[in-house]
Amino acid sequence: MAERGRPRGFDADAALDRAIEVFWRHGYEGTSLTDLTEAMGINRPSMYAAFGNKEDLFRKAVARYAEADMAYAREALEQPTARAVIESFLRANADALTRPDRPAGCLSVQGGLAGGTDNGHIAEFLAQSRAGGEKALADRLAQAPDLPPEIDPVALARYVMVVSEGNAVHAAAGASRAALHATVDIALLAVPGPAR
Amino acid sequence: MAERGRPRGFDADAALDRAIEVFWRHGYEGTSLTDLTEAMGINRPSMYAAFGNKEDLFRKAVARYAEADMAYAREALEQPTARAVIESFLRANADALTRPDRPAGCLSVQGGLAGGTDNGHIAEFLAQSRAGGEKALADRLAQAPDLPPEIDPVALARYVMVVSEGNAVHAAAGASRAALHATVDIALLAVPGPAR
DNA sequence: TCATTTCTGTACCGTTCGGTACTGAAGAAG
DNA sequence: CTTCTTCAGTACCGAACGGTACAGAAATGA
Repeated sequence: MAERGRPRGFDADAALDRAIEVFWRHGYEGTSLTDLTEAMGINRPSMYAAFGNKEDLFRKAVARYAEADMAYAREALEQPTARAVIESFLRANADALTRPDRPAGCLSVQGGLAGGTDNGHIAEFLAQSRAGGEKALADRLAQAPDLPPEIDPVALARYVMVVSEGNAVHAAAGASRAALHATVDIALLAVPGPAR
Repeated sequence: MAERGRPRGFDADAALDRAIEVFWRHGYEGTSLTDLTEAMGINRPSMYAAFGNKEDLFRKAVARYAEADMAYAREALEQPTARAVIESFLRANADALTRPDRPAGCLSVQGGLAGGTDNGHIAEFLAQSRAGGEKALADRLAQAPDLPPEIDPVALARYVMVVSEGNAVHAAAGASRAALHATVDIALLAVPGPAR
């Protein structure tokens, strides 16, 4: 019943966290296996045995990133009103994009936007991941008690995600946390609810 | 005085246009010299003689892209009011991001966001290019007659660019032109000026 | 103790990468 | 026509890419 054979000499989750950072900083195509294995502290065959191949590793890194580094998004959905959901999300997003202990920006944006020659599915995978978050937000907004009936929750969710992704682009370019929050200040003026 | 020797057998500007498309579609790192020379209809040494190297070619492609494909941005700056400048820019931007005869999205965004191993200056170069546009917009807004005195033109310009870049991310992921304009509809609610 | 199972590490695979020598061909100037 | 200059094309360079075969080491079960 117990695991047989020689046990693994490294922590797979810790190694995955290192991989997240490398992918985050350099994108999928800009990251080589040497970059990865050096950062993870293991060698190539161990990585292949544990994670499959480079693309599998990337998908697992994104999954773990979505669960850990983007937990704030799920928490934002628990706010009682549409206005509070959106404000909570954009504020926490601006903070997450500029965490001093993490690469600037967002893995699911700078991981890969353009479909490389054979890596078209990478950009597509990330796009679907972002679309999933957008859909969850739209569903939540549709059920909010304070959303005026003339407001389309799908369009509003898309707008919020556009602000979030635009801020991610700015953060990747070195924008400060204060600058991102100033943008959120303005963006919130377009959101129905009590004015600031 | 006249050019001596054998004349060039291809149109350098036309070749550059082909290169723009390839870089636009696959990003800097995702584009190989083989991709480029095949699309440009020339062979490698001709490309190197005419443009320098891959990075030089990319910089020239971006410069030409900024001049031709983003001419709408300069035209928007000629609108008389801040509100008109912003609306004109965002509308034309949404159209440009979804031109059926061009790749979806924006070269200066999907060309390269993450700094690859040695290609850090590519992401930096693109970021500076975008920052230049943002500064031009801020300067224009600062001189607009209808901008309320309590509004910071730098922050407003940054907000507009965030919406533009977020829309670029969405367009690269396949969003429709109508979806982008619906986002602009909402984004404009945060812009001072006559309501829609 | 001993066979079995699994992981680690070295060394290597074929392919593709960006970049370039070098041979001819083609046009301009004299 | 000759000479000079520049371009076109083939063929190649070393390096880095993603991925793997294989041998040795470390743990388990009997």
